[in-house]
Amino acid sequence: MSWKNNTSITLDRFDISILDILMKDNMTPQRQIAEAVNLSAAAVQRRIKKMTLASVIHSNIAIVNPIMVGLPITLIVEIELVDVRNDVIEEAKTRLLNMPVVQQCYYVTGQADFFLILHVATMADYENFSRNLFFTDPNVKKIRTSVAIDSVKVGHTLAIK
Amino acid sequence: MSWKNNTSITLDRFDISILDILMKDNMTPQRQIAEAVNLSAAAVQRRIKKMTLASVIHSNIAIVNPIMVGLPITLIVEIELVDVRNDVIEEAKTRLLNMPVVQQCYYVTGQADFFLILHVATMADYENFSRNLFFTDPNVKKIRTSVAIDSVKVGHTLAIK
DNA sequence: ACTCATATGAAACAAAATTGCATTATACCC
DNA sequence: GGGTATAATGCAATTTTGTTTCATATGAGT
Repeated sequence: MSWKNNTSITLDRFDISILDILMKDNMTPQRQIAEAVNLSAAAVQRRIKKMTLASVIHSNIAIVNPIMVGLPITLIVEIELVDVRNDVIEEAKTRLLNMPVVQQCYYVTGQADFFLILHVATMADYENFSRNLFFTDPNVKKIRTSVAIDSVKVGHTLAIK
Repeated sequence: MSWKNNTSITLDRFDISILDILMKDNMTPQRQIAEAVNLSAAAVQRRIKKMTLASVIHSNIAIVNPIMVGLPITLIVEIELVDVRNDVIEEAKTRLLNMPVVQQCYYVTGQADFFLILHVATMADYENFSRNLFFTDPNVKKIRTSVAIDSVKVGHTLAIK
């Protein structure tokens, strides 16, 4: 992912109202959105198109319940590296990015270098992952794992403005 | 959120293929999905409906680029509590859940008790948040903050099966 | 006042989702 | 095997939704 600001665009209150709706449910008919924000359906549609082109709207997706698809375990993993030279970091990023169990990956300041959020079927799967991490990368100094007992909130509704 | 397993449902290869597509782009026309998985559009539509009712599909949403809406700072926050009695935890969950800056919140095992992911406009906003946290809750022992330099991956595509 | 650029609503149009219906496949029971 | 119930399917009609067209309105700059 790696959020980028490609385009310049200013959002007015209409745009924000539209986004507020779409961030909760993008299957809402444009006519219904139009009614909610006091615009015509055509205007709503143009604004959505514009925001999509400007990559304000990054994508439109279905959120799947991990428990219902056999991935009941959520893990938060902190990774500390030995060497933090730029090229080494970039290499690590690429590798983590391409691991399917890695749902989210943040490169951060602070004690740790990376934060990961994983979804796995079993603890054995996690063991495979972490073992693989250590084996393939001698640069991994330390990893610290937390098991999520409760995913209290997994939101995608940004509080705009 | 707090993922739940309400219903029992078994997913076959068709369902998983459909999910794989919808997790990437839920605006994909059913006809196109149908073609990709070798079913009729009607069949695809019924399967999607079924999975939605069974809450395999939790929701359908637009993913908004936080940078483009003035929330360029991503933070990872670990919270450690003094008292971890059940009712205290539940209270903390409720409060965190209702904070708009809190995008994700996990109650975890390990050193920390909670992991949060926040999106804020400025560091001042974060200061407000953390100050508010300490003031309103004497049960917060310690918080540790990491600033995301790069959101390497913010995925929602689960690796099913 | 004129022009350019931009945004709008209403309506026509195109495309998509949804439903009804007949058919097929599978499992289970006598 | 014959019968029956259940569930899933494709096709086609229908309905809903998204998209485009067009005429009009607004505002900034000249």
